[in-house]
Parts: sequence; C-alpha cells; structure tokens
Amino acid sequence: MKNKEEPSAHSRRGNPSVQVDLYFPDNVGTETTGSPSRPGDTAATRAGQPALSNSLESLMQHVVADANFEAAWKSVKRNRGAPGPDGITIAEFPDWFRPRWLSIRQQLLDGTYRPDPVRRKTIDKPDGGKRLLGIPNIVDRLIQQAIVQILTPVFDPHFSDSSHGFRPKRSAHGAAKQVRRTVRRGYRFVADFDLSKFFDRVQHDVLMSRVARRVRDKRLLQLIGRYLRAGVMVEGVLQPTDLGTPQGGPLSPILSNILLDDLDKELERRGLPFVRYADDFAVFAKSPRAAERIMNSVGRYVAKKLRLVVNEEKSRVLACTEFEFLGFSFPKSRANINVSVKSILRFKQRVREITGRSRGISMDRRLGELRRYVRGWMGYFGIASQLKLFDKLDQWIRRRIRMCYWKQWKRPKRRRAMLIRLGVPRRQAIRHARSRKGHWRMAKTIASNVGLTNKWLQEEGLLSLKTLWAQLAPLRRTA
DNA sequence: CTTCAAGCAAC
RNA sequence: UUUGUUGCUUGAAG
Ligand SMILES: Nc1ncnc2c1ncn2[C@H]1C[C@H](O)[C@@H](COP(=O)(O)OP(=O)(O)OP(=O)(O)O)O1
Ligand SMILES: [Mg+2]
Repeated sequence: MKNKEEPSAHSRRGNPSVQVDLYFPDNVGTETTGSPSRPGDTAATRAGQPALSNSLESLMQHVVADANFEAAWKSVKRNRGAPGPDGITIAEFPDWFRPRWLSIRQQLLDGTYRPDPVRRKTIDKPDGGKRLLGIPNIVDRLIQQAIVQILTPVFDPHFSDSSHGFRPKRSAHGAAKQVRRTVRRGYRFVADFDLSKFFDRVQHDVLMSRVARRVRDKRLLQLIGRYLRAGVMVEGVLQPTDLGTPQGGPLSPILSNILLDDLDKELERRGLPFVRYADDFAVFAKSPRAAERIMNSVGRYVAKKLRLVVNEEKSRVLACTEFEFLGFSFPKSRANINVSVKSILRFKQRVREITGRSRGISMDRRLGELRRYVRGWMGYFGIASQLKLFDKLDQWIRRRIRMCYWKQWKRPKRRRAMLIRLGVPRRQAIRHARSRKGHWRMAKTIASNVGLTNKWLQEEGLLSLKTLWAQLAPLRRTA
C-alpha cells in the first residue's frame, strides 16, 4: 500500500492528504541499522470492527504498530489539548518525538517504559464542586491513545447493551431512548445511582484484575499499571497516585467501562433492567419497594465487589416522572423525552450571557455567537418532543434581542450603522440617525427594523428554534 | 466514506 | 487558561 516514492518531509503541493508529519516508516531508518517495521503487523490493526488477527499475548506489538501510532497521533492532535508537565505543545511535539520514537517503542516492547506523572489542574464543575484533572504529557496521551485503539476491539464487543458512556457508536441519546423504552414497559420507579469521585476512587488492583481477564500480554498490563501509578505534579511537587485513574487520560474512560462491566453483568444476571452512562446509572423497578431494595443491594455490591463509593446525595429512589438523566426527563408514560428543568435554566442563563453583556463586541458578533450556540444546543436537545417549549424559548430570545437593540439605539452613531446593516438606504439612515424627532417616530422605525432583523435572523439560520427542531426530525425517530 | 474548521451535549 | 472519551450540529475541501 505504501511506497517510498516521496521521502521528503516537505508538504509538496498536490497530495496533502498523504502527508504524515509525525513518523515516516520508510525514511526514519537513517539512524538505525535494520528495518524497524515488520511487514506483517503494520496493516493488521484497525480501530474499528475487524477483530485483531491474533493472540492476546502479543497485544503490545499491535500497540506499537506504525499504523496504530499514526491513528493515535491524529486523534491526539485533533483535540489540540494543552501540554502536560513537560510543556511540550502539540505544535512542537512532532520534532520532539521523531528522534525518540524508536527508543520509546523499544522501551514499550521491553517493558521498560516509565510514564511521566500528570499535571494537576483544578476546574469548576457545574454543580459547584471541583474537578481534579490529570493532564498527561503529549507523548503519554499518544501512547495511551494507541493502547485504547487496541483495547477497544478487545473489550467493547463484550460490553453490555445497557452501557452507553464513553463507547463508540453509543450516545447519551441512545441511553435516554432506552430509559424511555424501559419506562414504557411498565417500570415506573428507578433507583438512580451516581458514584462519588468515580475516576479518582478507582482501585488499581480491582481494575487490573478485570483488565487481565482479556489482556494476557504482561508488558501491556505492566504499562497500564504504571500509568495508574504514574503520580501527579501538584504545583511542582510529585505526589503518588495509589488510587484513581486520571481525569484527562485517554485510557481512563475505557478502563472505567472495563471496571464497571462486572456491575453490568451482575445486573443482567439478576434480570434487572438498567441503563448506565459512565458512573451514572439507573436500575428500574415496578414498585417503590423493589426500587428501594435494589438501591440497597446494588449499593452493597458496588462497595464490596468494586470497592467504589456511591454518592449518597445524587443517588436515590424516584418515580420515573421525577427522574432526570443526561439532561432529559421522562414525563408520564408516553413516548416523550423532555428537556430537564436544569438544562432549560442553563440554556437561558447562557443566552443571557451572550446577549446581555454590555461592553465588548458588537451586536453582529453577539448574534453570530448566539446562533451557533443555539444550533449546537438544539443538536443535542432536539431529540426532545417539546415544540411548545422551543416556541416559548424562541419568543423569549427574540424579546431579548429586541431589548439589546433598544439599548444600542440610544447611541446615534450605532443607530446609523445599524440601519444601514438592516438594509435601510444609506442617506435615509444618516438622516434618521441625526433626527431629533419625536419618540413615536423612532419607535415606529425600530419596530420595522425589528421586523427586518427577525427576517435577517431567519435567513441567516439563527433562529426559529422551531425550524431547527423540525429539521432534526430523524433524531426523534424510534424514540 | 474520509479529512479539516467552528460549536453543542453527556460523563 | 481546561484534560479526556463518546455522540451530534453547521460550514469548507475531497
Ligand atoms: N470534563 C471531564 N474531563 C475528564 N473526565 C471527566 C469529565 N467529566 C467527567 N469525567 C469523568 C471523570 C469522572 O470521575 C466521571 C464521572 O463524572 P461525574 O459524576 O460528573 O464526577 P465525579 O464522579 O468525578 O464526581 P462526583 O462525586 O461529583 O460525582 O466522568
Ligand atoms: Mg460521579
């Protein structure tokens, strides 16, 4: 497939799609003696459906395969994430990595590679708490991603159909739809669970025993263990990590699913309907008593077998009508999915921020920002079947925009620019902007311009939440 | 179907 | 500045 007709690293015009800026299998050998790449394994690995061709004890060779690392680098690069403790950025990484690749790969194969600690960054959670991120160096994000691409086809096919978080071809929408189907089957009570500080509290020995069930390559197991114990730099001081998997490591999400896979299997064994999204899972029952019993027994299972902590504040037994999950709620017993109250409040708050900030950028940019926010938001919540709600929010946003224009209107200079942009002939606009006529006239003009504005917004595709909603009809199929 | 850019959401 | 997985929306280039 690959031929070595073009050894140059320069991006020649014509074939930018073939350009590879990280690693060149055919010309990297300038500093080595032998040919580094084996012919058999380069094309063997692919992240998708086709199963790994062979044995579990040689998984590390699949990890370090050229094609796998290429794909891993594209993934890491795509995120454009901030650097880890070593300060190497995405832009400078290829030059840093190229001379070290052969050495690193050999260390990975020898089982002598030692990951660097991660960088601690504390960010705010929506609920007011703090989230402790662990940001690995780029090189470790690359290696972890390369591992993920091998572990995914090994583990993911065996995961439960009720597990939806962090998995390819699964989504929060799919989870919400499954909740909807389960409730409609008559399960109108739910034991809602959330785990406390989930990633931070992962027990290494429990996790590693689960990983070892399908990974027999000792080098790979050892490497994963070393990633868990790599430590964390907190303001320049190295702290050990004898607990937890870093929030920010590419490997962590699939590890968390491998850990909780036993929970899924246990719930399936008990014949309990459930839906899980990461550490947020709901077990369904037909009576409050049964849900209460499930809450207790599953809580015990999680504590005893997985040695994880159930978040008592976020976990409780609910009627399905008061159950909020993944930003949705599930009214009555119909086939509807609604936007949760919290999500509506967040939406309105965000719109207020965009439209309401007085100083800064002008109206045009704010509307552009608002437009793409509303579009993206609708892309997620458009699964909901609340035409009335979206119409209400639509009117509410228009009212806010009108208010913004009123404020702008008080400044004559902006008044003129606005009129011109809205399509009023230039001379007329200038004349009007200078006029000191009565308030009624101004109001009349504003009213007509608001009409123009609304028209413009629709033509630009900003609003009419209803139109956006209508276009997302396929999203709501089979809901 | 793939790649890139802007963004939204869940965790 | 804020990392990661996954899904999606719009636009551009194939
Ligand atoms: N922005 C993020 N970046 C990386 N990992 C995340 C992020 N958000 C969530 N996660 C992962 C790590 C979390 O442990 C896990 C579950 O999320 P979440 O329940 O919101 O927080 P938490 O379980 O760590 O704390 P809490 O005790 O408040 O529930 O999902
Ligand atoms: Mg949690």
